[in-house]
Amino acid sequence: MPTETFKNLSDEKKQSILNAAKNEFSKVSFSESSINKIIKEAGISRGSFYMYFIDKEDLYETVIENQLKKNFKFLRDELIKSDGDIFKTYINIYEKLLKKVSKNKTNNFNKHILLNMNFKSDNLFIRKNKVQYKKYIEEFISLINTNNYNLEDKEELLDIIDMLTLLLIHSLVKSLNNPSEVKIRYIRQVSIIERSIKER
Amino acid sequence: MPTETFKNLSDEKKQSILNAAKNEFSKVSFSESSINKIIKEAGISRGSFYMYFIDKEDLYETVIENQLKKNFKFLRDELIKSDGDIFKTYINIYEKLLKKVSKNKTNNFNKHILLNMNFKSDNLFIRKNKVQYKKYIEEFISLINTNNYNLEDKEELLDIIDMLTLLLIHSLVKSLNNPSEVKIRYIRQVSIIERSIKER
DNA sequence: GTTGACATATGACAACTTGTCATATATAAT
DNA sequence: ATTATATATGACAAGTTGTCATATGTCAAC
Repeated sequence: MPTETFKNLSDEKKQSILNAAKNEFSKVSFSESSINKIIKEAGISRGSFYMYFIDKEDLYETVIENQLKKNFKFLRDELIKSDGDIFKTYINIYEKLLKKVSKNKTNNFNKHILLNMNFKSDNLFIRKNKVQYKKYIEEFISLINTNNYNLEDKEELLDIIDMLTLLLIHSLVKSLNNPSEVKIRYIRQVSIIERSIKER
Repeated sequence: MPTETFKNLSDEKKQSILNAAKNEFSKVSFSESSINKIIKEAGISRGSFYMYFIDKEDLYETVIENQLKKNFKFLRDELIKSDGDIFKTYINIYEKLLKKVSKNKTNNFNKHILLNMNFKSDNLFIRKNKVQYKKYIEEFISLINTNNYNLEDKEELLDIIDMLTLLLIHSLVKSLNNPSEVKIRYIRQVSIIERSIKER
């Protein structure tokens, strides 16, 4: 988490630093990224950097969190478009994200966060923003149309969202090597989950 | 992939290098690990290292692959013990691996590979050892008792194994922060999958 | 408006890191 | 014995990170 000093910075300066970071993380993997490059682009000194962040990982997490917030909104909007059909939503999201990620730009931020994403960082946002995450998930759940499903309780819905999200990320990463085969498998896996709460 | 030069090395020397690497990767994360420390412990020169491996990642992948092979065998043995019950197997495996991983040793290799594991490396072994992987999976599938299930085809079984494995890793990592809650969720998620092929 | 107290900024620095390459040595082949 | 090829070496350049003494702001109180 960034320091108070960073939070007290002018919005302009904060953005300048986060933009420089985002730009660097879009070009190379986390381990290849360089604080030097970022502070040079942001126009701050080395000492200042360590005034704001504990280390490179701290900055990376901050940048990622911003993106995850956007993704939450994207997911919610898709759910609304699909009239609350959670399974249709996850299929659509996959297609749309795959297009974004597959673009062969040098600056593919989405692709890099996907490839850098590990099972630890996957839960980062949830762990660090528990209150905010609960708000998001509550809203998301309320938008799901559960009429056609036999759900035991709310927890079961949470389990399913958890699984679908995991499958989504997993399949997107695999798709970068193996586009066609993965898609078929993903769709089938989503339907396996759907079936378990539909036919009862 | 290691070079031919590495493969031609005496088993003793190969093991000495791999052991040194495993030791380093057990203590610190991948990005914190140091080739210097490894070559010092293994007693080889810097130049030799680059004779054997492209870079640190290449070595890391080699070490991981060895571990994954062991995990395959562990999984198969558990399946046999559970009389071919795939869902019971994955629950048991979770409990056993969690114990291993939770041990607060400084040298917890399993814990570190789990935390370093990302969605990319997750598929590493499969991508690089396709032939061998297929052999493993064929044997594994043949040991599963499918009597009580309505399976459309073999592909569906592969989908389910894929999902169970993903859930297992995901839950293990989460368990390192949040042991009790995650276990309940994992068990429920496994049973959601089971239900979809049981009740038809 | 001067003083003092505190927050913030700076870049030189030590102590690392990696990958390369000219050189040395070992091994095999003629 | 000579040549050719494979393997080993460590010094090196060019980079990395985190720290710290020092400098520069900021702002309240006298």
